[in-house]
Amino acid sequence: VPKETFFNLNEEKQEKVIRAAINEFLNKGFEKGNIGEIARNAGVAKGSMYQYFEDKKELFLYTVEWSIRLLVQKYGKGIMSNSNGIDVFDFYYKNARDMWMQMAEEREVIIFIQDVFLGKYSNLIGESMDYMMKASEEMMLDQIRIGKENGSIRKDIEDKILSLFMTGVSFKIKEYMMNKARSAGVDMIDEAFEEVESDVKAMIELLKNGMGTRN
Amino acid sequence: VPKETFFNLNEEKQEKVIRAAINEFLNKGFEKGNIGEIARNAGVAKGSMYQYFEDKKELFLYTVEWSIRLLVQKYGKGIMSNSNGIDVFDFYYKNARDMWMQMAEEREVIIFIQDVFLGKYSNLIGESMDYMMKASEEMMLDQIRIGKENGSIRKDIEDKILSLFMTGVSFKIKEYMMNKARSAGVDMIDEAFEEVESDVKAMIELLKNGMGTRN
Amino acid sequence: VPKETFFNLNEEKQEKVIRAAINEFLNKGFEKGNIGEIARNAGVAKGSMYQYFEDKKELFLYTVEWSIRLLVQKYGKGIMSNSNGIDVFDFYYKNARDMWMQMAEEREVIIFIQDVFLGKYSNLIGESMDYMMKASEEMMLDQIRIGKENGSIRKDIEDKILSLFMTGVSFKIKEYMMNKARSAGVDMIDEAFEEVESDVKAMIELLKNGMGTRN
Amino acid sequence: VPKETFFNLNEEKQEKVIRAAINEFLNKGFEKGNIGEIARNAGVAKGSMYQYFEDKKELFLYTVEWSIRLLVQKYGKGIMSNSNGIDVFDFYYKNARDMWMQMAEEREVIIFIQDVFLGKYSNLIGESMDYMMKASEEMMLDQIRIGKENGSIRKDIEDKILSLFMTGVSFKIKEYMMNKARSAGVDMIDEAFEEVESDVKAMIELLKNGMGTRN
DNA sequence: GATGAATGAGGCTTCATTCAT
DNA sequence: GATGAATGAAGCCTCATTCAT
Repeated sequence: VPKETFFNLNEEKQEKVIRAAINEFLNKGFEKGNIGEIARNAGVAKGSMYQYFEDKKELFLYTVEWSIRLLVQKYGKGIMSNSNGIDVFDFYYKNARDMWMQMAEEREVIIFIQDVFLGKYSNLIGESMDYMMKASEEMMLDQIRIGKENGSIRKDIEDKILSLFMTGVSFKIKEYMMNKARSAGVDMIDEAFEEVESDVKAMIELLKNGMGTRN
Repeated sequence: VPKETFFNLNEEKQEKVIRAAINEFLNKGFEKGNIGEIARNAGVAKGSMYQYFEDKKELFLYTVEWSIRLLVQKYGKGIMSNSNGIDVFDFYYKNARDMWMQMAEEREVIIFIQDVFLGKYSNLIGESMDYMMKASEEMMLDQIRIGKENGSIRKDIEDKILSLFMTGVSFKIKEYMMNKARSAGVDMIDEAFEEVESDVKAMIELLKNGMGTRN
Repeated sequence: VPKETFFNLNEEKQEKVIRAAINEFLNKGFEKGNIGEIARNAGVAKGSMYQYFEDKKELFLYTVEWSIRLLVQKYGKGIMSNSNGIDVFDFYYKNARDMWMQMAEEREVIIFIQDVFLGKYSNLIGESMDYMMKASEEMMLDQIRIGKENGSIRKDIEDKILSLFMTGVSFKIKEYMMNKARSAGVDMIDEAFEEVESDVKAMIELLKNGMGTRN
Repeated sequence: VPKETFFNLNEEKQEKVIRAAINEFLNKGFEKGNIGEIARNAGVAKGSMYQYFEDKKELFLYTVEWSIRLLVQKYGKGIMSNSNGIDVFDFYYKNARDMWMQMAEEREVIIFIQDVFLGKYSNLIGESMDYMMKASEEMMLDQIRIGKENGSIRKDIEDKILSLFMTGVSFKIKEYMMNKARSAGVDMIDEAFEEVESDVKAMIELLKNGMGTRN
């Protein structure tokens, strides 16, 4: 956890520091990531970074936490609204749309967190990440339970397995969107999603009905 | 590419060097990975490493290449034999079994490559990896084409999307097995697979038939 | 010399600051001694330290001065009372007793000053210490002169040499007591001195009569 | 202990490194002592220092060890030759003469070690110094035992106390000589000793016969 | 070609001191 | 005057790479 001093900064400054860190870690990785550079880009003195964080690792860890919180704040909203009875897959699809929109303004954060979840920093995060993974998995399991209840998900397979499966696919969908987003550049505009839409729809169709032939 | 000098070593020595590198990079990552340590574990002089490779990065890159080649050599065999008419999913399942076996003797290499594919070293590999990704994707597309031909895969969805989907799921399956393998420890014995078997089967069932309810 | 501001503090606070400094310098030395830590332990703001003292060195120097003054105040009393005619060695012995008692309440200060006199901070104190050394030596010379007058000290040897000799021995006696005190711990009680008494007596006997055989 | 690499250097280089370290530590103390500076003065790269020593502390510790060994080699010779029957005090006096001579060429080493023994670096040396202290004390006790045997030292006082006493005085004598040496400058010549001689003699007389009046 | 010592750039971290409130 | 955050110089140490044998 950051030191008191950090939280005494106005939110704007806090954000500037963290975003500078995200940018640095994303581009150079943890080891090569340079505290001095982060400080410079955040417009604070190198020494100040140590007034805010115990050390580089703590800065990194907080950067992850901050990023996730930010994403949950925006992305999470949608999820929460699913406690009702709509079809899980519909929900999923809607979400994809939201995500695409977000990527426009939070590209870096999202990519950064994607790396984190991919295990790119597993040695740093280790156990401390577990609880987040758990939380994320829990969310997924909730989706599945809801789906089973409202009849949109088959009941003959264990939740755990379904969760794994869904995670795998949705991860790929996100990755796919991400790549599109990367190549679309910073100025991904609203309509750009149309290009992705049908592909995502197809993926969800597969998620739902599988790739085998009906017979 | 390594220098002439490296290839002049007898294969045994070459392998020892590379395996030492895999071990080091796997445990410490690229930046923290220590050339001196690799040399020591390989039983060669630190200076020699520079007689074999231009620099650390080249060593790393070759280590990746070597690992993939090794895996393809063993794992690829199975794939090649699929050009016949058996069901893609059956094939996939059989493959999972093989993979489990291999993990016993090539745990490190496999985990290392898993990290590589996960993008843990994306900044190092960058474009240079593309062709491998392509190769891997091509293989997947072959599977899909075969499946479509022999009627085991639905034809109403683009190959590319199917590939993405399949990749996502199979990646998850592998990850799942990997984790089991990790926790099973080094001495994963034959029978240990029984534990994983049913889960994998269920995943493949999902891959094939989806998680939606039939109606 | 400290700034006005420091002397405007009530004595209690002043003492708290200095004792915190003694404790810090004693345990960590000058370089490693941390101003922030001193401030924290004294219950003042780090910035205030610079309102009181020009810099770290001045704080240190004043800490030494303060310590000596404190010791002279308590220890010096005894000395002053010697202007009469009692035997120098008796006096010395009595003093040892007093000193032992004091160590109970001023252990840290005494040990700190011992270090100072041992030259542990010679680079800091340099010349500025000279006058104290002089004072201390002067005191010793007074003793010697008194001793010569009342016939308890031999007259055939220069005062300066006698002073050196006496200093050397008494230093050793103090050190010996100090060590006993250190191992005795904080709660050195009255009676503990009995253990040291005979040894000190023997030392004084040597001081007086030498270690050679009489013939 | 230094690493192999250090001992592989030719003795000349080894000495140059250590003497550079002595000079640095003597003038700046341990904390302020600068590895880079030492390296520069020794004519090696900063990084090399770490090929020779684990860290700054190890360098320091070895510097102490080296210094003591050097001194024992030169100074110790004389001591060893005392196992015969000459008067302890005569011996002591002779030794003082030797020491003076040595100071001409080993001023720095001697002053450095003096600081060490004075406890200037006690926090670094701690226990690790104990054995040297012990050795030094043991030597002193030997002297005393010999003295008691050949009748030059009184037998009614414990060895331990006599040792303390003698140590205190001889330390003062050395210090006195040292100071003379310091002020005499680097070019202390042979004859300069004449000035000190009588004073040392007087000190030894005191050591032997005490400062009390005979009656 | 092999070896392992030499090199020095680079980065994290500490902390005395200054500054703004 | 008090406070505590901001600052940035300084230094230990690591280690990829080069060099000399």
